[in-house]
Amino acid sequence: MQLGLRAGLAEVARAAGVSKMTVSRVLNDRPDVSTETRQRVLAIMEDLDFHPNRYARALKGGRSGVIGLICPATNFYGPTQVLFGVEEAARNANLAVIVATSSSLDSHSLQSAIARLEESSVEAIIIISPLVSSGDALRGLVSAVPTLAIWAPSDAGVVVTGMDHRTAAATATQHLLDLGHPSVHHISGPLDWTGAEQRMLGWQTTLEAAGIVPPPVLEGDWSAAAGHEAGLQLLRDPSVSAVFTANDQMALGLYRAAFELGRRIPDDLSVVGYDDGPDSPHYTPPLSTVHQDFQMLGARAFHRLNRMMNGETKPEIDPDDTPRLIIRASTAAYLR
Amino acid sequence: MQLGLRAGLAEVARAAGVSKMTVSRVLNDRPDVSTETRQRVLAIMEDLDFHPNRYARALKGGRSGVIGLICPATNFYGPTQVLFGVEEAARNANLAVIVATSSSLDSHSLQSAIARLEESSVEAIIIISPLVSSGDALRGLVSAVPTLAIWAPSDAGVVVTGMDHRTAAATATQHLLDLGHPSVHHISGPLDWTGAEQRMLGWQTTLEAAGIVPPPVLEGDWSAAAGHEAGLQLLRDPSVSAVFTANDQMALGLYRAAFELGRRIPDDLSVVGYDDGPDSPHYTPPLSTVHQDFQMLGARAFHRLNRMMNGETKPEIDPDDTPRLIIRASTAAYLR
DNA sequence: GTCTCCTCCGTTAACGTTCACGTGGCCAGC
DNA sequence: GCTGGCCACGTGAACGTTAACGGAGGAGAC
Repeated sequence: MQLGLRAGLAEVARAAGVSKMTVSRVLNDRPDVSTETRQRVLAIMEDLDFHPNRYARALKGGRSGVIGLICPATNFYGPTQVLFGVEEAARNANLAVIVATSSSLDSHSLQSAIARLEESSVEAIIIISPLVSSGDALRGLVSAVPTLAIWAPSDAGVVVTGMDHRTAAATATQHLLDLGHPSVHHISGPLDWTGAEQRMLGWQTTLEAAGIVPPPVLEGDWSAAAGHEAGLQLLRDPSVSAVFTANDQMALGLYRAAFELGRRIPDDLSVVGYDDGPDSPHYTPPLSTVHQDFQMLGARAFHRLNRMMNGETKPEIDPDDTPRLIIRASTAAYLR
Repeated sequence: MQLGLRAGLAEVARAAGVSKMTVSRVLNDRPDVSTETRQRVLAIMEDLDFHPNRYARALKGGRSGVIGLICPATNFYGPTQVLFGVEEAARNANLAVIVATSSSLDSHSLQSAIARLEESSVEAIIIISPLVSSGDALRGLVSAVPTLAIWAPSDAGVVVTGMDHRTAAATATQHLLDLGHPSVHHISGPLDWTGAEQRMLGWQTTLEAAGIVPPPVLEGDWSAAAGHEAGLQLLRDPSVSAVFTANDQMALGLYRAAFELGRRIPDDLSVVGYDDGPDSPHYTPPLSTVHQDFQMLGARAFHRLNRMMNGETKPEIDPDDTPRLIIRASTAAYLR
């Protein structure tokens, strides 16, 4: 393997006895090269371990081979898994990924992240943007390249990809109703998050469809601490028998509240979480939860972006994936 | 904000009535420009919102303004937090970060990740490489640019940065001994991980220093499942009263085993974890654990890399940071 | 024969930046 | 007054790639 000094178009051209232009044509799969010449050039490229220089290409105004990913710097499980999914898919398409984290998701920092990425001549941008409020920021966004937002509100003006949390939340709620529980309480995520809002709506409509008046929602911040606090408040009411939490960590906090108040899970209290994070099978008891495949979401987002980059202005909307319910030991039939 | 077509060196030069070369000199802080000219050029650059083109620079063989980060695609909490720390520090230094994930960390995939990054003309590479075995791969590594490995074994031949897990583990173990426990058991991470090895050694030497023969180590894989399994095995022995686990998730699994076997924490069993992940304060009971600041580690790694990039061949070794013990409710005095 | 068209390929000039060198102008020293 | 040196700046070429254009050669139609 060569150190630093790699072969360029010129070396290949010399070795093949053709001009640089012909090599370039072979490289870009242009039609007007004879099969024979093409084969010869390809063989030499292989031989010299030739790889086109991204920067020369970008400079010339062509494709830079780099895409940008804007990712909120949280310690949540989801966004980073999406990142890995995007990276892997991009790698398979021979594209590099520049990551720009942004601590907040307001219009200003979003726009500055985009500006940073455009300075790096990215060909396209994926924004992981789970907040409802960032919809405004996204709508006003000025970007010279195709842009796609994951989890953004669907009216955000950029192409959006996400998951059908609403249906999944409905399934989870229905599961608890099917076990005989007279009602299901909900500890939501911050309702400023699109995912939280959708889950809440799925829960709400399911209860209403069953003729049950939805009890007040307790809004958490995704943290186990919030789940704990909400749990302490909720479980003071002895009639509460089933809780659907908008993520696993809040379910974990709820577990703790239940323990402190002497409520056994699932005997006295059924719990369904959301995410199916790596720990949830090992909670005490193992948590029934809704499985999300974040990496696949990232991969799907990339493929959609890729279609946009290749000029499909109106990519067919692929239907959002529906996360599926996984039933473990934290839910049981209502026995009172 | 302009779309796409940004001002180049030439526009600035024209507006300032100087040559491109002079602008370039201003840009790179070269000495041979008069103060007056420099001011004028700087003002115009500001005016035109000029930003140098990374790719033209890279093409010319200068600095590309991009560094690479190789990150194992795990769902562990640490590596991604390190990523965020690196990105933030790099952003402040006006550098972009290309991420290359690699599912395995053997010599081949590591070398191919490096090759990918070098194709993108990165100026330097940070490898998040927590495996002892990747030491061999790192030693044999061929890289044209400065390379730094985080968590790699210290003899890995590349500059390494890490944390003093050994001391931290010793502190954690000593804490349990100070509470009167006759011995401390250890559920380690995979001993192929440098961090796991160091924690194990810290635990071991502390016990030995106290005149206690270290009991056999139970080796886990960081998962809550492994902690659960190890816990079931360990807690069959009624004399086990204190366990130090190499991360929080295995402690969570141990909690579950304790629950299933009717051992109360901390009354019958004291537990200390490691990492202080976001959930550990909300376990039942809250987990005593060792806090690691992964983002700071990432930032520190970047600064060290930055010094290497600026030609300091022998950066002064900054001492590894020592993670600190946080005492919560999962540890209590020995009462038998 | 020659006119046209097509296929395959080369030449030239850019993209934005920096490097190596060159060139005036000014001042000091003899 | 001449040399030498330093300062401030300009000139030309190059990095690796591609777009636009042009040209050689052959095939086919009349």
